[in-house]
Amino acid sequence: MVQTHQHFDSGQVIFNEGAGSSYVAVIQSGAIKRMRGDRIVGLSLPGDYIGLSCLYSGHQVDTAIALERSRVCRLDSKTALRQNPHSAKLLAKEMEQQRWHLALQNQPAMQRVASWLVQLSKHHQARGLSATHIRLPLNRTDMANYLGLALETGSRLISDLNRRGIVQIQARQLEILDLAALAQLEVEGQSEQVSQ
Amino acid sequence: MVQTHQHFDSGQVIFNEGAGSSYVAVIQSGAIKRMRGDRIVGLSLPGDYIGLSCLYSGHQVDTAIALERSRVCRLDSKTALRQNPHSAKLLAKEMEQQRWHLALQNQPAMQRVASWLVQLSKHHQARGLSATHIRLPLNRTDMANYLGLALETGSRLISDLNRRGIVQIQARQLEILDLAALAQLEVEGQSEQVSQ
DNA sequence: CGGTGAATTGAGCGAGATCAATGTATGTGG
DNA sequence: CCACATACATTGATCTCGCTCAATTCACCG
Repeated sequence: MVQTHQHFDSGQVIFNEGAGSSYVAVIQSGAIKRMRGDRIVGLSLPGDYIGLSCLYSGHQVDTAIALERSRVCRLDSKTALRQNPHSAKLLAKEMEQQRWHLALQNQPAMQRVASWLVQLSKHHQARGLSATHIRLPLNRTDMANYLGLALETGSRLISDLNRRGIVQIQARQLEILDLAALAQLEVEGQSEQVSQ
Repeated sequence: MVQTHQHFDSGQVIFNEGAGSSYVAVIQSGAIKRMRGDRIVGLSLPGDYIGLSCLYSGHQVDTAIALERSRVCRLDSKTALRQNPHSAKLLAKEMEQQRWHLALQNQPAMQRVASWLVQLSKHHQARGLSATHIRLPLNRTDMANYLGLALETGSRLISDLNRRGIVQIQARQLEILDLAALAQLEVEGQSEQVSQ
């Protein structure tokens, strides 16, 4: 299977929603957001595949945009990939992500933030990186968009976690200090309890 | 390919989330809700397929429950189905539904209701049934669950549409009087404007 | 009839959105 | 080196939509 490497600068479009041409790729570095209309529906990090939808629907169902300078490895032979038994696994993983994202949408704001941070931590760990020191791939506007919140709400909750000593955050640089507390918030989700 | 017909009574579980055994079927009559945890994540009507997830992930990702007495046609040969080029189309349709459902979750309540009714209407029409006279497959509790609303909110909005003469509804029996207005609400979504 | 479950309707509250101001970090040119 | 511009982030104040709690009302059945 032919493989070609490509670079994309921050903000560059990799492919557009509805594009007929097949474009499947693995991300090697950087970060990519997947948009549907003006909504961010997915976040793809190194190791993730993008463009899988063209394997079953013949076109892209979202627009992929680089969030920072990114390197991807494009897989040119669509048929070879489709016949690969591994592709079912990739599809399953993508759908699992979609369901997770859907499930987020009707949870309280704090749970969404906590869930996302926990998931980011797991993704880092799975790739052999630090589970606690993470550079957020999204700015506040995109983060809020992704989580379905107002950007101010997202910012406030991040600040709140900071104040409580659960994370240490400065702009995009995150350090998780108390992963257990974060995991707790993921299911209990109480926001800033003003203890009297 | 072996095909067997089966009946399920209202409330009966067709298969469970996580079930390893392959169960793919076409719905011939009735209506089926697909649940993930206590959340309704999909609604399947005659002509729709259920259980497709086992084709790519090897197990069911949701629980299917009959909403009324339903007849399904089970497709026994997983491999035959997977090799069928048609299966990619089915998958694409299912994912399209999922994306639609996700997009709903961060729209105002009225838009969700309007979108759902329009979609129901289209589904009926596509099957050669009346686009205006529809028996809702869900009760208020399930409808609200599906749309991510409190049941009272759903009920109020339905009543509101009634009052405005856009639909005529009595419990589960719906008649769409002004589809254009409904389609308008789907994008503009203004609720009960108290004109002073 | 009364009984049971579903649907409607009302009143009040609160999480989160919106509007608006301020703070902070990177520039860029004089 | 400092004024200025730009983009991003934080914080505060207020408002609103939709949730919760609660009371009827309705429909169907024994």
